[in-house]
Amino acid sequence: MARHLDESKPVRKAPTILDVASRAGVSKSTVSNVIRGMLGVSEETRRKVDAAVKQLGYRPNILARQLVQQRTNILGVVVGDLANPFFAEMAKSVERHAAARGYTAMFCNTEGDSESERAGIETLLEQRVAGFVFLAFSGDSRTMRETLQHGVPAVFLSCHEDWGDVVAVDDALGGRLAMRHLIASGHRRIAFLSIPELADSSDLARRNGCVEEATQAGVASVTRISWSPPADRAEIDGEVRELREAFTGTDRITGVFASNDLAAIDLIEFADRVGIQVPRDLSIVGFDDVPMAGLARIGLTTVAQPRDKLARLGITTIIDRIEGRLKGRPQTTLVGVTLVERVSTAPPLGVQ
Amino acid sequence: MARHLDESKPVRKAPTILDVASRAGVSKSTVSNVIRGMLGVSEETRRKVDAAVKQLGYRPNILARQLVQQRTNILGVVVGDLANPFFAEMAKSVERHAAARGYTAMFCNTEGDSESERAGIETLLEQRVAGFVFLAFSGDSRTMRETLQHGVPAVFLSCHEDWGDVVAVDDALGGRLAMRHLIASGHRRIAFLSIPELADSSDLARRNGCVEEATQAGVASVTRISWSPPADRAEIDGEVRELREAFTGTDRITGVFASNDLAAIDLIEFADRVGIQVPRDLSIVGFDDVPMAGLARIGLTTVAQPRDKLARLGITTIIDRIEGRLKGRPQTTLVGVTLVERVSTAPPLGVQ
DNA sequence: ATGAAAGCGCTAACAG
DNA sequence: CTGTTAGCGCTTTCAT
Repeated sequence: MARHLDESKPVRKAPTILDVASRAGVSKSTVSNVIRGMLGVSEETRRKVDAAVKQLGYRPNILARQLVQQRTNILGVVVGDLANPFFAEMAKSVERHAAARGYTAMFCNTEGDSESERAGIETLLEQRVAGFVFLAFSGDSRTMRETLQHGVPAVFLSCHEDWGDVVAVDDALGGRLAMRHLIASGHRRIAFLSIPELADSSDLARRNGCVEEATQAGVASVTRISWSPPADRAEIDGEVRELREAFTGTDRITGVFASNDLAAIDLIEFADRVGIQVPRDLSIVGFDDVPMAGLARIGLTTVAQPRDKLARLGITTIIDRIEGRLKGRPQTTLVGVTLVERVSTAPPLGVQ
Repeated sequence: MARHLDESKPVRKAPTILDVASRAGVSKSTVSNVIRGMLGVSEETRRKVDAAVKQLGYRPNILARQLVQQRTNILGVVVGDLANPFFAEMAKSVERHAAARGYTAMFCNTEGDSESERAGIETLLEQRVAGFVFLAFSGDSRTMRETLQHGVPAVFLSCHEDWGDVVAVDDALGGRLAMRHLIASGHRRIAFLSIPELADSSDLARRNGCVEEATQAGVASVTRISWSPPADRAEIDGEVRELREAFTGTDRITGVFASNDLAAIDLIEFADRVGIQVPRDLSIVGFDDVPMAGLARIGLTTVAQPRDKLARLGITTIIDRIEGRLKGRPQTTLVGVTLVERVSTAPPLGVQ
């Protein structure tokens, strides 16, 4: 059996457990036992096997292992937008905690599009991921419930769905804190700002929290702004108008709680562009506390999420679920938030 | 054979190709042929199989397929720091382009630590990734060369190594552009700033480019600053001193070219903190053009990398290599850069 | 046009 | 303590 000459690179196939076995002069089960650290292997055999492994540069084929074990140690991580620093940080933490516990993360970026989300999940399912970590979920129940409830556990990290475990911050509390801060500073005409493309269940909870707080404080209503940066117009209380108008004239809005930092920073940009001074004319509070918010030139007051803690708890939850330590109905874990005061908020003009 | 009662969830195993075959009344080979879209299957058989697939919710087990085919369609993506917006954007683009071409991305974040890089690569190798995409490489040749040259192709995206294909911007050109801009604005005492923890081969090329340009323009020397934000001290031309000193007094540095935007923005922060005005007292040029650089309040002049183009070319390269369309010695693809002028640069004081 | 059979590399009983 | 033996779910010749 002559080697073909055109085999320019003698791509010698990766050694298998059998190669190791014959080289060490033992059976493949023994090699397997050594590799998996099973006890009950004589010291000498172990040494021989280890040597053979090293010499051959043997690396177990996880695919084969997973095929026979009928389960992988891959986590499917579904993220809305990696370019959003909040998600990027979360993704990073998730990957680190997963790796620390022996799991590998496979990411799928959905760009907020429910069709590519579906495609991504389909792929992950074909790879037989052991579980899902959702850092965003479009809520397209049609395909999702159907496919996912069909076996693979899921944890919703910093988002909410009723058909899987949830680990998230107390969004409503965050909304209350933001609103409380604005009201305590003297603001009365306040708006809740969200970006429709990014809106999800968390936005709703944040808004509810801030509306509740407003009501308790005797602030009659919270204007609702839905804006797609960097447009000049936005939907204000259901009506499309110039965004600028909302912040000028009598009855102008003096304080805004944005559903996330990116929206808040976009609003700061907008304000700078049209000559509205922050915080003199307009106070802005964000949510997430992305690194950018802490830059001196931004100085965004915001509600901070404990990102690493969320990631850690989320990974623990999904792994406990996968490995059977956690059974029964979906479980919700809420963690606290804190308000970080910076320089994007101040009392409104005329109030001391 | 009675079902055990404690099987709370009747986790019916995922249907296999055999289930589909028997339901459709054909052999499993036929099912396989239909699934893979092989021609030479009668229309009727195809319909029967499709129906069975749908009814059972069958999903091919990629693991089994990959085991028998001896290759996966997984790309191992090694990224330095997902929290760096430049890498986050690149990771996102890479994932998208890979998915579009039928490959799945598996990420591993190294935090710049060569040990966790090694561990991550080991894991990816065990998963039998078809190829590697490096968005950063520590250069720890010891383990790397050894393991990687042993079979799996690699592309270095926006970084450089001689043992794999390279797709990157022309870093030296970028350095020249930055320097040319500074010199054209009237600066003569100029520094190159880098952050040692993040430094890599690209930094060197950028520095070389800027030094060359300086030389050609008759600027004798470029001060070298190595700084770990937010420290007050830094290594200035090899000597540890107060960073502030470099920018004050006579002979002060009036222009800085930072090896990347994060470093540049950190320097802006520092300048703001110690009362150095940008660009009046100090002009700053970055590299990357991360989204943050475009914020009105930052307005960083910077060298823009065509991120999506890089990702696209990188994925094409690695897939061509994997699928055998690209053979032979490592290939280098350089793409151009452009200078984006914003407001962090201006003529030095006293020069019009 | 379809089916039968032989593995891919590994784990997991079960014997010896 | 070590070896033998079945598969895991799929692709891929090779017959039919």
